[in-house]
Amino acid sequence: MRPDERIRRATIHDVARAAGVSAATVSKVLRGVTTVRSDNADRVHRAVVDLDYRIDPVASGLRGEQRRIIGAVVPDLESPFFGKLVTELESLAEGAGYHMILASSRESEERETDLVARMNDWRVAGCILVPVRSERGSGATRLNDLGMKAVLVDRVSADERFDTVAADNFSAAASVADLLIGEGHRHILLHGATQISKAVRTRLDGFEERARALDPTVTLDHLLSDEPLQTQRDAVRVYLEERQGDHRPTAVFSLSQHSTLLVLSEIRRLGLRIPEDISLVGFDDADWMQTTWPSITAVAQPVEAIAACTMRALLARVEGESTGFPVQNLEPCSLLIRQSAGQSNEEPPHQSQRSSGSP
Amino acid sequence: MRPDERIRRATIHDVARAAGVSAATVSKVLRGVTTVRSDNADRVHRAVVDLDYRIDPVASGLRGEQRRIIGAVVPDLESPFFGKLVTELESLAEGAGYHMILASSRESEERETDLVARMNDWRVAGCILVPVRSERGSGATRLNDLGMKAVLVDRVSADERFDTVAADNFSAAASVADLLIGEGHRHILLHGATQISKAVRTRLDGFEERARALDPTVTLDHLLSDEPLQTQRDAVRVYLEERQGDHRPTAVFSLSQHSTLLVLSEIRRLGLRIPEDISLVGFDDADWMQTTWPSITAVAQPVEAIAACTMRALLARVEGESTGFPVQNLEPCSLLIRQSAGQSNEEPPHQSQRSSGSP
DNA sequence: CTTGCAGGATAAACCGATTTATCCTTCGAT
DNA sequence: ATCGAAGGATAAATCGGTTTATCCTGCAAG
Repeated sequence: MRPDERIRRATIHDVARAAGVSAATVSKVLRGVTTVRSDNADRVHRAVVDLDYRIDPVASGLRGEQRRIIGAVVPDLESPFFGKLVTELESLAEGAGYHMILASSRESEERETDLVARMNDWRVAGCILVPVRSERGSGATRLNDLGMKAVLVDRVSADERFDTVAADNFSAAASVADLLIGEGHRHILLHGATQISKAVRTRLDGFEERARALDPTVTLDHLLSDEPLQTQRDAVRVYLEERQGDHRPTAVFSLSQHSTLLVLSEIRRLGLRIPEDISLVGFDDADWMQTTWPSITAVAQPVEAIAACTMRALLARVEGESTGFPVQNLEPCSLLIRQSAGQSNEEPPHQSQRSSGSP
Repeated sequence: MRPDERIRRATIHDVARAAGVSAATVSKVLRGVTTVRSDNADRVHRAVVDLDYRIDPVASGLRGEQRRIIGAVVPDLESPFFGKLVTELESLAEGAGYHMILASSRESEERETDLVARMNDWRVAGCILVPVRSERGSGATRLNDLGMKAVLVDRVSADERFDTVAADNFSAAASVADLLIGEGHRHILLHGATQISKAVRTRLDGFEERARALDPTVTLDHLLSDEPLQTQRDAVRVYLEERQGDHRPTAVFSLSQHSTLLVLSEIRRLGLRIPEDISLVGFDDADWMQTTWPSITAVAQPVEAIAACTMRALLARVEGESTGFPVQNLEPCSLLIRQSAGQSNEEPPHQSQRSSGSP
């Protein structure tokens, strides 16, 4: 605003002059190298305060091979899951003395690859990638080609190049199968919307394997698609409309949060009662699921654990402690039983929302 | 992985050598300076491709006063609103040839101030700040003290130091008043949870002013608090329980998304019917509001417009085109009328969820 | 035939840190 | 008294670009 606001930032040399030492000494003091006489260190600290000196992270990283930056690429920033994940990651990275650069691939694999290259331009010490599709995508390939240190997260299974971290989708889905089969359901719809990612496939497999193990005669229908929202919506409606009475599944397992929302809205549009006419279990929990009526039984993912594990793995690689084969980390999920399936352990159904008169 | 993977990155000098020109010339070509003979430019371009050369953004920005980076600080990354906002902003920044550095203040004003200082360390060309509280917070002050170029977004009103961009909370809230008063409600609860930010206050004012203008006798109760979630929850319950029959408000206007969820869950816990016993309008729309039953009437914020306006304003300042007084930008919201209040224009209520028998 | 100037190219300085190679003390051991 | 080693400090090189000041080469004007 003011014309004379060309604020002259203090440099390390200004500090050196003020403290009566060399720039090299200042640098040492600031990075905690111990071979400095304590009286010199004190003078430096005083000068830093006097001049309001702050290290320029850009210049600081220029010389070394890698910079104290961690890159993170996620498929989107609009879902609470990734939002929470990156918030945690940012916090952990800072705690370890790293800056974090964040970018959204917006569910585009092309953009993902580009962003990985861009992270390499920044000479990040390491990179966290949540692939759009799976560990076999071009983002991970690029990561490998560029010789970057990285951890693959969430939409992945084991990989021979990088450590991976994910929710234990397989077991969690299996426990959903336990629940539904245990409740007597023998015809179940599995629904997956949006990206048919590795995670979604794993959930599918986990459910199917357990369900068939428990009862080989169970009928499992699939409705998976990458199509636009409206197309998927229509597909669900047609599916449900075509199957009346005994031909209709008695339960739905939706494999993602988007999917849960979509299925729920179609069930309602058709006037089916939950859970009397049809039960619903969703993978991935959200605040609203506990508040909507009936509340939705869902699998909650261990976001904090995933974040913590990811950062631990990455730092171990970056700081060179860990050099062995890549490891696959699976974090256990928890199944939150509510009203839409299973015996709810929350308060009893709200009478008035349900029926204003009496039968 | 491989021992010899010390990937020798090509520098601008390598390119210069390969093209048989000087580094200065390469730099010119790459930044589109026109005083270069076209045959030289061609050779440079070819060398760039051959060597897979990429500009190091860090070294590149070192000399100049400001770097091609835009900083953004938001209160959280877990809410879809900010998620969408930063996604848009990132996209726009890239389009203009800037990198974007993103950070979450996690609703802490102290952290916000710290992050602003950190953005300054990076010598960002400009900074976008969504303050935790308002334009009077310490983040904005720090921004000003450091002489940074910035735009304040969302939880702000007019400011004499920076351009501001926000949803037109005042008018939108007024239109909610139009709706509720028009529907005959004369006793309304205004509920605000989480951060009582500038935005929330403005919504409150907008509603009250219009409501009282339409009917001076209207009764408006307030329940605003920064308290922990459970305390707020109890407050709502006690409030509703204490007021039976005629003493109970016939409508609630919740001033934020969190607030809507909280109020909704308490209304349900008490077994009140929506909208028969009590109407509900929320500020800030979410996917689930259109799917839950009954669907929730809500004010939708113009995220894209806000993002576009923000980036336009910031770039104008950064690129020195705009030097006048700070301007306040207000983007209009839209009111989505659903089942929880007003005459829904969506499909009729679902019979079966409502009542399984007949009266 | 000189002078002047414009168009282009470039060597060298610069940005602000880190790191290296060197140098100076001081102190203990021989 | 001499030498070596250790402890500290620093000048200078370095990182990879951008910018500046200089320089060269023609060509048109005087």
